[in-house]
Amino acid sequence: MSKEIKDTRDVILECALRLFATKGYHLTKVSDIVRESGCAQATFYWHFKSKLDMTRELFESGQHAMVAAIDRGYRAHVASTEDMLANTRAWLIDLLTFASESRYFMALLLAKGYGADPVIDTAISGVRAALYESLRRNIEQAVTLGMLRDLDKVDVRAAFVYHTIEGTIGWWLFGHGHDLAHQPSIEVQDLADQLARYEFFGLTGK
Amino acid sequence: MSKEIKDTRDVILECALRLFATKGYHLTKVSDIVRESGCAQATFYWHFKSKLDMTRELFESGQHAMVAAIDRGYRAHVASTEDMLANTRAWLIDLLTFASESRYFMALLLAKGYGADPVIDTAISGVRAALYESLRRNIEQAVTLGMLRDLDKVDVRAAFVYHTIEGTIGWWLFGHGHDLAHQPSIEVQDLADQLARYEFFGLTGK
Amino acid sequence: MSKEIKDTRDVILECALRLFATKGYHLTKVSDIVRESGCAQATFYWHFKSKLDMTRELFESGQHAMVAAIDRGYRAHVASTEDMLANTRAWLIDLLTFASESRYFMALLLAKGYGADPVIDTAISGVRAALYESLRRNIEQAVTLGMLRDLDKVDVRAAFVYHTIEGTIGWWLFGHGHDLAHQPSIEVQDLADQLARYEFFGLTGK
Amino acid sequence: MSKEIKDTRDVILECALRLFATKGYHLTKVSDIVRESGCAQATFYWHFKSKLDMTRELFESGQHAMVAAIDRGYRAHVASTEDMLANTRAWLIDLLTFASESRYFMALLLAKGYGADPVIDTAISGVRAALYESLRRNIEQAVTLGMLRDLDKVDVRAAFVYHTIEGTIGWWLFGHGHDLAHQPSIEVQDLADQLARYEFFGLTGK
DNA sequence: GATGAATGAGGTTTCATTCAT
DNA sequence: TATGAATGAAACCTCATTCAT
Repeated sequence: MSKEIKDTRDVILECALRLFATKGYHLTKVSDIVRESGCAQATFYWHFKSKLDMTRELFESGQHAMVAAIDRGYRAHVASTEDMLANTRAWLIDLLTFASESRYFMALLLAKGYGADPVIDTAISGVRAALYESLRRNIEQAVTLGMLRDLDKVDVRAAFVYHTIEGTIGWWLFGHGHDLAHQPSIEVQDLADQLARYEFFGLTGK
Repeated sequence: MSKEIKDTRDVILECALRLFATKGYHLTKVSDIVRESGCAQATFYWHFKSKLDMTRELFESGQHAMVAAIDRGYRAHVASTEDMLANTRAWLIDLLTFASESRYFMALLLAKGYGADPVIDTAISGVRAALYESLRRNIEQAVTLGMLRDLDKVDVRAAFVYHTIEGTIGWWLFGHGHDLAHQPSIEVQDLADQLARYEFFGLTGK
Repeated sequence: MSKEIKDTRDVILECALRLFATKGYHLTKVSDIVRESGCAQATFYWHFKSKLDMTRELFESGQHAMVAAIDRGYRAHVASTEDMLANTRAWLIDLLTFASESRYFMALLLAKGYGADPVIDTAISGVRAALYESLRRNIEQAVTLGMLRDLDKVDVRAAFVYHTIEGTIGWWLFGHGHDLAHQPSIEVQDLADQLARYEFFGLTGK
Repeated sequence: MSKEIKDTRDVILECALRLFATKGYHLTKVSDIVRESGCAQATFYWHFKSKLDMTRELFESGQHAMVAAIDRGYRAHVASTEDMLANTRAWLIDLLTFASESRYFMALLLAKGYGADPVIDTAISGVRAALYESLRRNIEQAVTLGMLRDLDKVDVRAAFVYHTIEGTIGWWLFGHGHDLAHQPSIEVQDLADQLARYEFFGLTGK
């Protein structure tokens, strides 16, 4: 029942996220946000210290959710290449599911967020770093277990994988052109499957 | 010696590109640009209709150069997997070379440009589409020649490859965090080599 | 006592009208208006969309008042030349009274307004057209009643009368030279009387 | 033969007059004038000290021509009411002919000029005063000759006549609404005839 | 005579933010 | 909690004018 009545603060955050994702930080004015929220401009400043501060808060909650999704999918046990593939696939399903359920946040993270402000840029880099680290550890472990060669190239390889995944998520959700109205045309399972295969075997892979 | 004297127009474009790449479109004021350029604000408006118009011009010339680099590296003859790998490697070398010589433009293209203005967003999407198309045609041809399976998955695969390359270039040039001051630590040839291998054989590849 | 406190919006409109009447639209800067109004420049833009928009509003309210004055004085019954003269005289008294009580608006309407902007020009033409039409109908009626000859020359005659009246009002209020400081030296009744006589009998008239 | 080659100076004056008459002083930028004239902006300032100065010059030459037209039509001998009417008619024919041959100047004088600048306003008032004076002297003479009554009302009567004529010329040339594209629909002789009759006998006149 | 380029001063408008209630 | 009204700072842009050739 408390769910029914949204307090102004949440409405503002919601509208701001949507507008940022649609038009970007700088093209979204505080006046736009309050117009959408149906409250007065002064009310915005009663709830938040500043536009930047509210944006920071927006990112923080998104970041928590995303890091949770990344960690949730992570499974430690690996004994064979098949295991690796299955693990990665499961992990990707969690990540893709989260992404498709957080379109606005992903839009910010993947495209519209950068250039808003040094503070925001740092926040975005933080989220991305978390994703990258997760992948790097995974690969490192596989190398340690003797399932992948070349210990010294782990960073580069992790970068490859990371950008394949990140970029593909953006494309999957928004198409080329970062169009918020775009609708994904591939199922989560299918995409996770193909991505995992590409990660391990490339274009020529089985 | 005539090379020494740069005309104001070019100086403005240069400064603007650098500032945009550093701070982003919205945080770069016309007053910043002219201060750097050493001319009066009115002079800016003698040379360009508006800030947006100048930015459009900036993108157009960058786009021309980049598309030229993409096309230059493209080689048609393919007879074996080895050929494919060699071709891709050569193509990547051209692309990476261009990218490292056009750091500011790449920064705009890969991160700082989005959200500037719908007009600019469209321009960026255009450049990216050119890169994607080039890759897609390449893969399509390989499939036609029987060197890759799965004609129906070409789009998805092209997206994988495209984002691997684009994202990796950004990481190579600017590190995680899109830091303009970052210096690439891998040689062009080496990176091209590894990228090509990853593209065709994935993490497990030879 | 509540009359004492004028809200900012009205103060701005009042100052703007006065300044426009004094210096004209283009030589009156928004900064002049707010200086006189005693508020900040941004306050102006909180109350009005733009300088032009505010001017439009100014004209609209003036127009309403003036049209009301024109209609108020209009009386239908006419049975003799004496009636016509009396009617016209009464109508002129209302009009002249309004004009002398709306000096600033009249200044704009008769001289300072034109050339401000196509939009404003159209508004002015509208007010003038209302005055002209009122006169034309009057004359037309008189012709119909057989009190004036020449049905086909009504437009020209109405134009004569219209410009006699309009021009004379300007001269009466501001002298030759459109001087805002000028003070009318003829009583309303007297002027109305002479004007009406001139209208019907010309210079030679009794 | 010298007529064929217009020197830049005259071209500028011509274009300026046309533009002023069309858009008004303030909405006509120096850049507009030189664009129409086909010369560079600096050329304008080689020929004229300033925009205002050029405008002053424009008015001066127009003023000379107009005053000449006013004086030309003036005839002294008056012996009867018929003479007065004939004289006035002849004078009006000269004036209307001049006006129709100087549309742009008339547009400035009658509507678009006011509010340009105090200096210009004064110039316009000067031209108008010349016209008014001419009329006043005429009436005064008629009164002296016993052809019109009421010596003490000469000023008011002159004002009536003056505004009838001035306003009607504007209406004849440009219609209501000061439209430069408007075409007069009455012949000079016809209008002069009706105007003179109205002046002396009013609406009821023969 | 003429001009491409440049500019100082200032214009309108925007916008994040605060004040008073 | 909430808001109508107000505002300082600064943004983009304009325009009459001048400089150097």
